Amino acid sequence: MTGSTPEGRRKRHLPTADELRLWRDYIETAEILRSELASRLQSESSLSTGDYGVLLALSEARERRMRSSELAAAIGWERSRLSHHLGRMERRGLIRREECVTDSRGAEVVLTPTGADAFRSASIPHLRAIRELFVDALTPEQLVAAGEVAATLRRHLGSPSGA
Amino acid sequence: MTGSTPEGRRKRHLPTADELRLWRDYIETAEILRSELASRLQSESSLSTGDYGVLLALSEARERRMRSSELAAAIGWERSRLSHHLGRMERRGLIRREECVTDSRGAEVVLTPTGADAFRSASIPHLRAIRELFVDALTPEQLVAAGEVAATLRRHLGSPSGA
DNA sequence: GGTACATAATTGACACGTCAATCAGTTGGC
DNA sequence: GCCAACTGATTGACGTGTCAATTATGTACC
Repeated sequence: MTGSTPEGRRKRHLPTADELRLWRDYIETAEILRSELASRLQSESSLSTGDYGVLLALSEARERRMRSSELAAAIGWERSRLSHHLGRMERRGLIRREECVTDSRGAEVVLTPTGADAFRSASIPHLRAIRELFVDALTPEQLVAAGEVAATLRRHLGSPSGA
Repeated sequence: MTGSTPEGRRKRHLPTADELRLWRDYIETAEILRSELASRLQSESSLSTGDYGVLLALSEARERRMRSSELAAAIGWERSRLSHHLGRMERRGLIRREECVTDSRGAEVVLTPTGADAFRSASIPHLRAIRELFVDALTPEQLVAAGEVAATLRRHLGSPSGA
């Protein structure tokens, strides 16, 4: 759209104004969506999306308990982040930490009844919100396209990159 | 893709497993990208993306100064968020706050030479990173598709929604 | 001109994230 | 058995974000 020597800048140059606008649209839209979902979840359930992710992983775990590092891997968080977050969740009674029998360095994170209840009542409204704000907003073709874009971007991130 | 009674669930139901996966891909990819860009900017320039946005807006402003609330509107931040952020940036000498002549409630935010330098040297590498991680990763068609997805999602967010 | 209301901006409290440092316990080599 | 290196997890410091309350002006209306 910007035109101007489309071959003159193959790689090695800066994004055009149009490209930059697309980038901003992309990243800001995702951010708005994230924040809208978070705020609905918060007001409906007093849970953050972080809480939700932790509770979801624990709900699906055998005996509703997991080693702390397993949990971190499952939800893709750094250990330190999880540790801080679990501290806050423990204060609110959503989870409990127990010493690990097989490795006394380790900790096991256990879902409490309170936590299980909170997750149960948050779950349906949260999924509905995802459907309403994301899935229902897009045509099936757009959904597929969004998936391909995401997959392509991730593939590109993982590779050594053309730098 | 999941198939199974495509008409049986028009609205009012929960996302399918496939739809949920698409949602997660979408939101997590954006998050990874955001965080990669932020970390590059940080290590190359000691600026956060927040700093960058503020400096960009000020760079483009007449006399490199703006009323605080104008600035907030320009970058789409809440006033309180900006206030906290400006406090941190002022401590680092990137901006300065001056009293406003025409309205003594107001504050004017001024770009310092230090801030201008920081922005100048951050700018090119940052734009290059955007090109490398986002623009160059996608085909032109995918870029357009990403733009349409973003626009559609925002339009949907703005409307009273089908709830 | 004074009271009521709106507006500009800041503040405090607290949740969240990252990084570097720390602590405790395990493991491998000798 | 013992020391070094590794690993699981926590901690502290600090930047970032949100919400509610506050401070200080401006403005309108009587």
